[in-house]
Parts: sequence; structure tokens; C-alpha cells
Amino acid sequence: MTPLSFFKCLADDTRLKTMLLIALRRELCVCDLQDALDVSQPKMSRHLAELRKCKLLDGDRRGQWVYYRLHATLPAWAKDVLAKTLEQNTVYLESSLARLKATNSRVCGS
Amino acid sequence: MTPLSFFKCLADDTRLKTMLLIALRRELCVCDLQDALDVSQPKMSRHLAELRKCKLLDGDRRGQWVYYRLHATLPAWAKDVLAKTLEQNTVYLESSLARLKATNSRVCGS
DNA sequence: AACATATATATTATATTTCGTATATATGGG
DNA sequence: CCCATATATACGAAATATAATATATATGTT
Repeated sequence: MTPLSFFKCLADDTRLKTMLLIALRRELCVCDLQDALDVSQPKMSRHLAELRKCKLLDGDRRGQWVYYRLHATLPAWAKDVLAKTLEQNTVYLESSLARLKATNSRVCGS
Repeated sequence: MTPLSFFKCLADDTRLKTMLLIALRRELCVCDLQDALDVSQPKMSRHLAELRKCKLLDGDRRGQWVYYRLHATLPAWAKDVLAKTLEQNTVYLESSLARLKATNSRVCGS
């Protein structure tokens, strides 16, 4: 993973928020993300596919749900970038986080 | 400057290398960058214009040359991102750095 | 097996980005 | 003022990215 491909992945609102939310929460399933980011199902899935392809994320299926987390091979500097960005940009994630919490208080997919 | 616009700026080879080189060397003039990155003059200028517009860089003219440096208002987290990226990706910058050194051993623009 | 839910992909249209070429502006030196 | 050099911008073409819609696959339930 080159720095360029890493930043290209972060250069889209859906993907950036996805990465930050997962960095924060360790793992999230597709429907959580979809609700938190308020995007259509295919849109969410497409962006996750790209993040998988670039090895930023890895997904594992548990029953009908697929849970995504940071890819095991994601370099330390990339994790640091996510952590720094997260720390200093709470406003950017605000509304997504609010929706995420609302979703999580229900059962996923209910 | 939102995290999204920041990462969009870094999502291009010319702009990313430009930012990293300037983070490393504090300031560089257009022709140095143009030589180091081996790109055409309008291409260099266009990307610098975008980095200026997004307030990642600031340029000041001294005589016929314009020197670029990190924008005074660039947030600390953004500088940290550049520093981390720089530290752990020497290979990515390798050849540009080599060309930069070669150029700097001459007078700029000779 | 039939059906519901979660997720992934394909197709096509649209929007955005990037680039090359040409041209404009700014500075410095005869 | 004329010319050379450095830098910036405008414009149209080509490449790339994104999205909506439709469809496919996988799992769980009855």
C-alpha cells in the first residue's frame, strides 16, 4: 500500500468516514455504517469493496452480517494518520457518530 | 480546511510529493519542485494553485521566483500527518529527493 | 423449498479530475 | 522598451471516479 493509494482512499466522504468510524470503534457491520453515513446499500458496499481491494479494511462474515475492521497489514503510520485525524476533527464525524449510537441502541438490522 | 479537502489534496501524486517535499525542506520554489517531480511547468503550477486555494500552501514571490511553504494556518494534525507519512515512506520520495538535491547543487533556474 | 434479510456486483450514465497546449502576467536585465 | 525567464491561467480533450438502478449471492427461518 503506497501513501498515494492510501490517501486516494481517504479522498471520498463515505470512505473517509468509514475508516474513521472503524478506527474508533474497532469493528462495524455494513448496516451500521450504512445507517451512520446515511447512504444507499450499494453505495456503501461499493466503497467497502474498494477499501478491501486496497487492503485498508478486511471484512469477515458472521452469519448474515459482515463485520469490517482495519486490515491486519495496515501500516502503523496509516493507523497514526487515522488516529490524528480522528482526534482533531470531532465535528466532521459528529452527525455520523450520533446516528451510529442511535443505531447501536437497537439490534443491528432491526 | 476539512479533513476531506485535505485528503483530496493529497490524493494526487504531484500534490502529495509536493507537500511532503515542502514539509521536509521548509520551502521550495516552483522550478525546484518542477525539476524534482519531473513534471511540466503548467502542471506544477496548476497543482500549486489548488494547494494554495485549499490553504495547504502559501507562496511568496521573491524576484522572479515564487517560494512555497506550508500555509501558516495549516492545522497541527495535518502537519503531523505529513510528518508521519514522510518518516515511514522514504522509498516513495526517493527519486524526487535525488533530483531535488541535484537541482539544488546548481543555482535555481540555471 | 420458499421467503426475508444482508451484502455484493454489474451496467450504464454522469460528474469530476487531470492533462496538454496555448496564452497571459510578472520580474529583471540590457 | 525589448527580450529572456519564471510563473499563472484558460480551454478543450481524455481519463477517472461516482452514483443510481437492477440483479446476484449468501445466510437464516419456517
